[in-house]
Amino acid sequence: MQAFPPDPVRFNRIVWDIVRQIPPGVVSTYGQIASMIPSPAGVAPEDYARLGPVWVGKAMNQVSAADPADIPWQRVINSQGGISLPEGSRAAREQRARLEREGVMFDARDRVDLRRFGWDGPDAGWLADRGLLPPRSLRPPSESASEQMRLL
DNA sequence: CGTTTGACTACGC
DNA sequence: CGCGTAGCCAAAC
Repeated sequence: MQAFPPDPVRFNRIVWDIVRQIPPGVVSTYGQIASMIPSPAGVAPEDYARLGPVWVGKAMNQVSAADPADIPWQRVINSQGGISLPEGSRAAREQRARLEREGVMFDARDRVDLRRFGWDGPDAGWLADRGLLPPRSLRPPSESASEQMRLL
Protein backbone atom coordinates (compact mmCIF):
# COMPACT_ATOMS: atom_id res chain seq x y z
CA MET A 1 0.00 0.00 0.00
CA GLN A 2 1.39 3.37 0.89
CA ALA A 3 3.83 5.28 2.99
CA PHE A 4 2.64 7.11 6.02
CA PRO A 5 1.94 10.84 6.01
CA PRO A 6 4.89 13.06 7.03
CA ASP A 7 3.41 13.47 10.51
CA PRO A 8 1.18 10.46 11.15
CA VAL A 9 0.26 11.50 14.67
CA ARG A 10 -1.00 14.86 13.54
CA PHE A 11 -2.74 13.44 10.46
CA ASN A 12 -4.53 10.82 12.52
CA ARG A 13 -5.64 13.40 15.04
CA ILE A 14 -7.21 15.51 12.31
CA VAL A 15 -8.94 12.48 10.79
CA TRP A 16 -10.39 11.42 14.12
CA ASP A 17 -11.48 15.00 14.82
CA ILE A 18 -13.41 15.05 11.57
CA VAL A 19 -14.94 11.62 12.12
CA ARG A 20 -16.24 12.78 15.49
CA GLN A 21 -18.31 15.38 13.64
CA ILE A 22 -20.25 12.83 11.58
CA PRO A 23 -23.77 12.67 12.98
CA PRO A 24 -25.69 9.39 13.42
CA GLY A 25 -27.62 8.15 10.43
CA VAL A 26 -25.20 9.35 7.75
CA VAL A 27 -21.88 8.12 6.40
CA SER A 28 -18.67 9.62 5.08
CA THR A 29 -15.97 8.05 2.93
CA TYR A 30 -12.18 7.76 3.19
CA GLY A 31 -11.86 10.00 0.18
CA GLN A 32 -14.27 12.62 1.45
CA ILE A 33 -12.41 12.91 4.73
CA ALA A 34 -9.10 13.15 2.91
CA SER A 35 -10.58 15.92 0.76
CA MET A 36 -11.02 18.10 3.84
CA ILE A 37 -7.38 17.83 4.87
CA PRO A 38 -4.89 19.99 2.94
CA SER A 39 -2.07 17.98 1.42
CA PRO A 40 0.75 17.98 4.00
CA ALA A 41 3.89 19.98 3.28
CA GLY A 42 6.17 18.00 1.03
CA VAL A 43 3.37 15.98 -0.53
CA ALA A 44 2.32 17.01 -4.02
CA PRO A 45 -1.44 17.49 -4.37
CA GLU A 46 -1.64 14.89 -7.13
CA ASP A 47 0.10 12.41 -4.86
CA TYR A 48 -2.12 13.34 -1.96
CA ALA A 49 -5.23 12.71 -4.03
CA ARG A 50 -4.08 9.13 -4.32
CA LEU A 51 -2.47 8.68 -0.91
CA GLY A 52 -4.86 10.64 1.28
CA PRO A 53 -7.71 8.14 1.27
CA VAL A 54 -5.32 5.34 2.10
CA TRP A 55 -3.87 7.31 5.00
CA VAL A 56 -7.40 7.93 6.25
CA GLY A 57 -7.91 4.18 6.09
CA LYS A 58 -4.79 3.67 8.16
CA ALA A 59 -6.00 6.22 10.68
CA MET A 60 -9.30 4.37 10.96
CA ASN A 61 -7.44 1.11 11.37
CA GLN A 62 -5.76 2.58 14.41
CA VAL A 63 -8.88 3.87 16.08
CA SER A 64 -8.90 0.90 18.42
CA ALA A 65 -5.51 2.11 19.64
CA ALA A 66 -6.92 5.58 20.12
CA ASP A 67 -10.29 6.16 21.70
CA PRO A 68 -12.89 3.94 20.02
CA ALA A 69 -15.72 4.91 22.35
CA ASP A 70 -15.29 8.53 21.36
CA ILE A 71 -15.01 7.97 17.61
CA PRO A 72 -17.96 6.84 15.45
CA TRP A 73 -15.67 4.79 13.23
CA GLN A 74 -18.58 2.88 11.74
CA ARG A 75 -19.63 5.97 9.78
CA VAL A 76 -16.63 5.83 7.45
CA ILE A 77 -17.03 3.54 4.43
CA ASN A 78 -15.54 3.37 0.95
CA SER A 79 -16.39 5.42 -2.11
CA GLN A 80 -18.62 2.64 -3.43
CA GLY A 81 -20.83 2.82 -0.37
CA GLY A 82 -19.45 -0.47 0.92
CA ILE A 83 -17.77 -1.62 4.08
CA SER A 84 -14.04 -2.03 3.58
CA LEU A 85 -13.35 -4.28 6.53
CA PRO A 86 -12.72 -7.92 5.61
CA GLU A 87 -15.95 -9.42 4.31
CA GLY A 88 -17.61 -11.58 6.89
CA SER A 89 -15.28 -10.50 9.66
CA ARG A 90 -16.65 -9.75 13.07
CA ALA A 91 -15.59 -6.13 12.66
CA ALA A 92 -17.44 -5.82 9.35
CA ARG A 93 -20.63 -7.24 10.85
CA GLU A 94 -20.27 -4.93 13.80
CA GLN A 95 -19.93 -1.93 11.51
CA ARG A 96 -23.01 -2.83 9.53
CA ALA A 97 -25.02 -3.54 12.67
CA ARG A 98 -24.05 -0.19 14.14
CA LEU A 99 -25.01 1.66 10.97
CA GLU A 100 -28.32 -0.12 10.62
CA ARG A 101 -29.06 0.68 14.25
CA GLU A 102 -28.63 4.32 13.28
CA GLY A 103 -31.03 4.01 10.36
CA VAL A 104 -28.49 3.61 7.55
CA MET A 105 -29.77 1.08 5.03
CA PHE A 106 -27.87 -1.39 2.84
CA ASP A 107 -29.13 -2.56 -0.52
CA ALA A 108 -29.12 -6.08 -1.93
CA ARG A 109 -25.49 -5.65 -2.94
CA ASP A 110 -24.55 -4.68 0.63
CA ARG A 111 -24.03 -1.09 -0.31
CA VAL A 112 -25.23 2.20 1.10
CA ASP A 113 -26.74 4.77 -1.25
CA LEU A 114 -24.38 7.70 -0.71
CA ARG A 115 -26.78 10.09 -2.41
CA ARG A 116 -29.21 9.34 0.35
CA PHE A 117 -27.00 8.72 3.38
CA GLY A 118 -23.87 10.62 2.38
CA TRP A 119 -22.65 13.30 4.78
CA ASP A 120 -22.36 16.91 3.64
CA GLY A 121 -19.40 17.58 5.90
CA PRO A 122 -18.91 19.59 9.08
CA ASP A 123 -20.12 23.12 9.61
CA ALA A 124 -18.14 25.52 7.38
CA GLY A 125 -17.02 27.53 10.39
CA TRP A 126 -15.76 24.44 12.16
CA LEU A 127 -13.64 23.62 9.12
CA ALA A 128 -12.32 27.14 8.69
CA ASP A 129 -11.31 27.35 12.36
CA ARG A 130 -9.06 24.36 11.84
CA GLY A 131 -7.66 25.32 8.48
CA LEU A 132 -9.52 22.49 6.77
CA LEU A 133 -11.14 22.45 3.36
CA PRO A 134 -14.75 22.04 2.24
CA PRO A 135 -15.45 18.37 1.59
CA ARG A 136 -16.07 16.78 -1.75
CA SER A 137 -19.79 16.20 -2.00
CA LEU A 138 -21.13 12.67 -1.77
CA ARG A 139 -24.49 13.86 -2.95
CA PRO A 140 -24.03 15.52 -6.33
CA PRO A 141 -26.68 18.23 -6.72
CA SER A 142 -27.05 17.68 -10.45
CA GLU A 143 -28.88 14.41 -10.72
CA SER A 144 -31.32 13.61 -13.48
CA ALA A 145 -34.62 15.41 -13.23
CA SER A 146 -36.47 12.17 -12.70
CA GLU A 147 -34.19 11.27 -9.83
CA GLN A 148 -34.79 14.62 -8.20
CA MET A 149 -38.51 14.12 -8.52
CA ARG A 150 -38.24 10.72 -6.95
CA LEU A 151 -36.37 12.14 -3.98
CA LEU A 152 -39.04 14.76 -3.50
C1' DC B 1 15.39 -12.16 6.25
C1' DG B 2 12.12 -12.42 1.81
C1' DT B 3 6.99 -12.20 1.09
C1' DT B 4 2.64 -10.89 1.77
C1' DT B 5 -0.60 -7.69 2.93
C1' DG B 6 -3.23 -4.04 3.66
C1' DA B 7 -10.47 0.27 6.81
C1' DC B 8 -8.44 3.31 -1.01
C1' DT B 9 -9.40 5.53 -5.26
C1' DA B 10 -9.13 7.11 -9.90
C1' DC B 11 -8.87 5.46 -14.33
C1' DG B 12 -8.78 2.59 -18.36
C1' DC B 13 -11.03 -1.27 -20.52
C1' DC C 1 -21.32 -0.74 -14.89
C1' DG C 2 -17.94 -4.11 -13.15
C1' DC C 3 -13.07 -5.59 -12.93
C1' DG C 4 -8.13 -5.09 -12.80
C1' DT C 5 -4.28 -2.12 -11.89
C1' DA C 6 -1.09 1.51 -10.49
C1' DG C 7 0.81 3.87 -6.79
C1' DC C 8 4.85 2.23 -3.93
C1' DC C 9 5.99 1.09 1.72
C1' DA C 10 5.79 -0.20 6.63
C1' DA C 11 4.53 -4.07 9.43
C1' DA C 12 3.13 -8.47 10.17
C1' DC C 13 4.18 -13.26 8.95
